[in-house]
Amino acid sequence: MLSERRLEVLRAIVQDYVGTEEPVGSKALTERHNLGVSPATVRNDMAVLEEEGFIAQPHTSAGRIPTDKGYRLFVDKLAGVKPLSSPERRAIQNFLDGAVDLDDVVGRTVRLLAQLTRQVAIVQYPSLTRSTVRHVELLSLAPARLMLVLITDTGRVEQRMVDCPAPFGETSVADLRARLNSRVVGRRFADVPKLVQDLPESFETEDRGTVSTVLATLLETLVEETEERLMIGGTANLTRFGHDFPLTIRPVLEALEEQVVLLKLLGEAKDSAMTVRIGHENAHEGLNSTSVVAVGYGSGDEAVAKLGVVGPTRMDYPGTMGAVRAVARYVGQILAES
Amino acid sequence: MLSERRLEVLRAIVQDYVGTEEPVGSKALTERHNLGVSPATVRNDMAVLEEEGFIAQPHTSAGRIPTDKGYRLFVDKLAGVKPLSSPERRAIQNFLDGAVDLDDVVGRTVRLLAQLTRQVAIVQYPSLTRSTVRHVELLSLAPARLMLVLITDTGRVEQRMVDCPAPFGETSVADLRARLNSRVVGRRFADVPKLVQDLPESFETEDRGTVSTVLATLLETLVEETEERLMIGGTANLTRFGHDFPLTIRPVLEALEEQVVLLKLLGEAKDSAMTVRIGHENAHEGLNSTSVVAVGYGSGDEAVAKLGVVGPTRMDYPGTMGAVRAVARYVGQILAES
DNA sequence: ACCTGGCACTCGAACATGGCGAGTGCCAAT
DNA sequence: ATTGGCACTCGCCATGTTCGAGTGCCAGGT
Repeated sequence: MLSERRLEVLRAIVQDYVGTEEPVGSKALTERHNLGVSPATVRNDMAVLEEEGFIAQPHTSAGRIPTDKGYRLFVDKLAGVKPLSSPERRAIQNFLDGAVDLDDVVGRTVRLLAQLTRQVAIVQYPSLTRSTVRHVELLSLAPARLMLVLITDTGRVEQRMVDCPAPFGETSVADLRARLNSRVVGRRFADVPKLVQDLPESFETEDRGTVSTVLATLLETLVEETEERLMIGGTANLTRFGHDFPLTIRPVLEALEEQVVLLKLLGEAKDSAMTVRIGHENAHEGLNSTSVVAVGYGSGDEAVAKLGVVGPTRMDYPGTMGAVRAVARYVGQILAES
Repeated sequence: MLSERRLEVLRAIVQDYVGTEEPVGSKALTERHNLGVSPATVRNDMAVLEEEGFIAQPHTSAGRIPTDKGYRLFVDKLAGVKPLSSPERRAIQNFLDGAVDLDDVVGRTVRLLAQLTRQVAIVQYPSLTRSTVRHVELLSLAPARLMLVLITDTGRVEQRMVDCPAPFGETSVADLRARLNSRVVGRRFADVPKLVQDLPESFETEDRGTVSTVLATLLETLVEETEERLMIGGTANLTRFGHDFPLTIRPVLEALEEQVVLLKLLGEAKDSAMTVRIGHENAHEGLNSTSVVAVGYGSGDEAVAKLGVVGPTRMDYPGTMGAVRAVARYVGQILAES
């Protein structure tokens, strides 16, 4: 096992490298951190750390830089989550409080995260699966044509056209609307299917076809809308990545345009716990030189969606994690209020 | 005035430079295009063109590159719009035909444009100002709390909460809903205000306050939603910009994140005609080394929104303009069908 | 009046050279 | 186990040199 001091050396290397973006040597290390030992000792420790795969040299006789494995150890064992300063917290709250609707909340959140972390921010729209129904509306546009509108507790609105197999009178529409609402308002999307299952039976035979069609559309909406949307921002921060630009930045921009990739990226994170994926731990190879910090957020105690940032593996993990966690909390509060 | 041949030389310079991305000299020019004159003559012509400000040398004794003014002349006088090949046209149609809803149409369009032009694509959502109302719905959520839902002919749905000054019965809700719809369905948003102006008067005194509030919210929605949304894509294509990366790409990425800037950019274009803004012609200085090609598109004969691309001033103007125009047409068709 | 070939000149790109300094690994001493 | 010393490695940078594309100008030809 690695001695206490060796870990301390690794921590120092990570911190210095994150700060300077340059390989760090033994001498510079002893000067900047008072480790209480000489450069030579540090050199020996470095040799061991390198042998174990935690650090590497970009080329012979240069300083060392942490490997993915090194960052992993740093994040798991050596670093905490740095809480934000209270002015920062206040700024977050003020900024998010100004939001007028869901789109605005998500938009502000993404800008906020990008600004705080100076990295690329990704915010997933609150998922419908765990949301609850605020209202279901049914409108008759034509004798055999209805519009179904679904409103969630997170303020999202979905609408679908329904072509009925048979004309469906206004009173029937009102009837169905009332019964639907009485059953599903306040319930979770996941529970809706079994709540409306027996609804067609309570209608006249001639209307059952239409009722079934409406229900089918409703359920379909639930499923389809589980394919989630997201918003990204702060891509300009990618320009701070490195000096070997085009090669690094291109695949990242490409990956960011593939919403599917990003959703998978966020999805991999376990539930609401904060997840850090470092370098090659990311499945998508365009993101092999980036790290992803993600966490769930939600209006209640449970997470309804995820948010996070994508940045270079050489990032300030404690600070980033702090910002991500803080933003997630405040967004949760905002959603709970509305 | 510039002689025919000098214009021909300019055209050749633009074409070569766009192709090779390298300053083009007199010798190379005569080799690649059969201008029928010697390099020396071309040199003289170049000297004139430079004096007039159409071309410039990056440094002494290097080839010439077109200036913004040179591109402007090229676009105005020397280049046409290159029609797409028929396989390309078919591909566009097939790709767009698969769209399921408005978001999908816009999403597909942006990807398509980015792919065709290999540049950054921007597509504005169909504007509400010129849209017509498909349906207005009013729901009673609580005795003094209504929800207003607005559905446009382009498939967009907007919803607002309305807190009433006084309780408002179900029958009144139904009444207002019916009257509202009979007046505004099928009408343009711009015409709505005067169509509903006198509506409160026809209600009982006790309900007038609520009716006015509802109408105010409706009008407010119209105004607010005139602040339009847009979608961008193909940012990865920015990496093909130049070799002097970070400096060029950064301000562009920043500008692209400012939706306001982009909307203004598109908005400047006159109506549905195709507009090309080259380099410094763009007001925003982050975009001083880019050109913007934009055109209006719409479901009918009138433009409801704009779409376009942002790329380096050194771009294939005829090809880009062709792609932009073609995509706009097909999107218009798709919207008209739905 | 215009075009052309020739010529001297300029200047950036590419490559080579060499000194500098940071950093390393190893070793003998404590 | 830690330390100071020392020889060595290697990338970086500044300098120097060559090479070639491109230019401007001029004198001669049509």
